[in-house]
Amino acid sequence: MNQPVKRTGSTKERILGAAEALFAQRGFDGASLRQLTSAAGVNLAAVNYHFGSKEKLVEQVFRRRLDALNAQRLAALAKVAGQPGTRLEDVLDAFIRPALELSHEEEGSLFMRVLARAFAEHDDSLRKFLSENYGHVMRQFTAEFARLLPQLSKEELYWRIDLATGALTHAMSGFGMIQRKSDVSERVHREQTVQHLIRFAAAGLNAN
Amino acid sequence: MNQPVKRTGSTKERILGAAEALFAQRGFDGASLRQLTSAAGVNLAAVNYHFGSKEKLVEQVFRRRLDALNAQRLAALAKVAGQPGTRLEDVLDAFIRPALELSHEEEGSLFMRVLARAFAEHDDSLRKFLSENYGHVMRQFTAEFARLLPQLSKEELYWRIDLATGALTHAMSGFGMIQRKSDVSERVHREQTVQHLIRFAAAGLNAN
DNA sequence: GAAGGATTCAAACGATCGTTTGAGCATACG
DNA sequence: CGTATGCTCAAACGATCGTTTGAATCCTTC
Repeated sequence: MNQPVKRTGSTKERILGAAEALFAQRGFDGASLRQLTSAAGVNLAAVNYHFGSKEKLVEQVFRRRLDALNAQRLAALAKVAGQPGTRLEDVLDAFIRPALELSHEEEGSLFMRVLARAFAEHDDSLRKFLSENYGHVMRQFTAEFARLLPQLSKEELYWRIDLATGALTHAMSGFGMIQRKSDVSERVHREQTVQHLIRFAAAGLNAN
Repeated sequence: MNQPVKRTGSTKERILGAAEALFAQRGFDGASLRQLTSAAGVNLAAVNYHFGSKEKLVEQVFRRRLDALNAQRLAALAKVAGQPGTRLEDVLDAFIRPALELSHEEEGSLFMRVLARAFAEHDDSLRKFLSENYGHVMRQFTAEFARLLPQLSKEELYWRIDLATGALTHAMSGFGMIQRKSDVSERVHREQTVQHLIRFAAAGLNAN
């Protein structure tokens, strides 16, 4: 089922929107520039004019979402970090909720699938781009997890964070067996997802 | 870094081995039949002769590993299912260990990446194939989890199993931040992975 | 050796791909 | 109006793709 692509806005924005939708559905290789430009209602050469290459377009698709997402994550983390009453669940909430809100937004709903594909594809240049531009966010969350879980060795901590983020990526990508029920609103489904994820991840991180 | 591909064995086996390696590295679309047949040392037309099409080749790559993997899973489950002393960790072990052993075998080491890609790609025909041929295994494990976690609603149970399998897929795909240290043997690393996974998943499944 | 079936081979097909190119159009400014 | 800049367009390029084809080779059996 094809996600409808907005045909208003600047050419550049239309391309980014179509790219996001088609990359989510078909992957980076699977979505051709002809499909994408057709969906956006622009000419094929517009991609190279505005973005230089398909590869650069892929990076811009990420940049336009991750800049805002990670800013929100860091802002939420700043509210709870280092506080004496902070619980693990609060830090997890700061990490998970911005992503879930993005994931369930009308226009951002496919982005987490794009992100999941980025991880699954093991594309070295893409991972380098993500690591260089957003790795500092993960390091800040890791430091706060370490503060709240002093009983864990560094190695155990990394293991658990890795598994928790794996579960998070999986949940957000929409690939699992959980689908929103038709009698449940988008907002309620998102809240349920947040709670399930936080409960699962907090227990897993705290396991002894 | 390219995984070396065996050049002995029947043409068919060589193609399957090369396919597994290149699908893991480049994805289903990203790995062309020319790359694959070149790596296997066979002629391009051999794929269509032996498998009919690239799509059918993909299915056979899965079938040759999943038949054995799921048989092992069911055998391990049969040893613990329904027993009065069975713990959650035992069922998780039955689910996880065969996959980890496959994941760390010399020849099967890339298969879990192939499987992770299958999930990430959200390819409907592939998911249908996996669901039709191997869905019964998951249902049997779910029934045993339900027996051991009677306090959970059906919905909560599905949520947690989904998250746990997401974490498992992530760990086995080798995409996360955890790499084997050079002073740790393959066998020890595998055992560590099993233990980390079981501890994390059991705690997450049991969360209250 | 001959026959039949299985397998391999190189060439070719039609299709698709990302990128490039130069002409044409639109807008803003003097 | 002329000029400069930005943007759009269709055609073309070189490359790659999965699939097909018919000839050649290999293997087995009689």
